Amino acid sequence: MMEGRKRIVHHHDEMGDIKKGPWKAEEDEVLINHVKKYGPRDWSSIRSKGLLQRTGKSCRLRWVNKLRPNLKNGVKFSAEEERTVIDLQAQFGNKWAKIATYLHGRTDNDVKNFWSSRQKRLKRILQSSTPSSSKSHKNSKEAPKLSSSTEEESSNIDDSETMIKMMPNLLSYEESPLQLDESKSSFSFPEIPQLQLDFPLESHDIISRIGDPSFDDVFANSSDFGSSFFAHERSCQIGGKVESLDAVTLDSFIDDFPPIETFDHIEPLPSPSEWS
DNA sequence: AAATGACGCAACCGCCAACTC
DNA sequence: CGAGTTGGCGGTTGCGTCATT
Repeated sequence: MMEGRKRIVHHHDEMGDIKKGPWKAEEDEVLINHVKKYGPRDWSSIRSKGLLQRTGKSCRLRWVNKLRPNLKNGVKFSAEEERTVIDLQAQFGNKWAKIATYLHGRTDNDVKNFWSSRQKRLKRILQSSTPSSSKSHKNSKEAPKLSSSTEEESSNIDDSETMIKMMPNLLSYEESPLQLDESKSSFSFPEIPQLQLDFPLESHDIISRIGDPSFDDVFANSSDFGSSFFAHERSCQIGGKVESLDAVTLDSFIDDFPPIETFDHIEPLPSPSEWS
């Protein structure tokens, strides 16, 4: 596979005292405090003030992907979310940030990771099931051969679509299209800004750890990012459930699906141990 | 029981558009 | 207006963990 070189960087990197690698809880706390005071901006000032030895980019990324309130961290994509991503990817291509805009509590990184996992899985299955390479049985050692980027994007999509029609439950680890637990729409309007705020679902562990009960408070002091945005978001969700947008495509998608049992052997269900 | 592979995910990188001075 | 800086984005990587052989 691609385990070529192990780049042992992490922890810190002597060049310029820039710290890299996993974030510590204390660093998170510093970052969160900065956002509380100044809002989610001026990322590079965090370093210039000596608060953290992280680059502005790194700080922003950490906030956007992990520390922001109302992220669905550690929660698997629901079947509806999966279908949303698949459908929107077909519409927009790999515009992960744009797609994430339609999914509350999901970041572009989440969407990107979801998609690339899915692509790998589909590719692998394609390889082990295509007549030419299947060799009678799933010897699965079939060198996954990740196409290095530049490969045909459109044909990737086509492959995926084909696979979807052939093997619908590849779409999801968790459930059949029949049990859509989330009947409440998770769509929002396409033009809303990057940050996605949702109803309180589960308080983020980091936030709750440092004893910050009020998410609104996080933004209270940031002018262009404050409660008006919250209000806008909520009204969009409460008042304007956007159901029409993808309903047709998704429905026709689902309607095309053969019985899911057909491919049950391919897609293992997640072990309950994973649910924590 | 150990080795290998698959998977999920956090975080990095480079590119470049938007912004600032 | 132009050069420099910031930060948004997509692609990629490396690692930990779980599953399979």
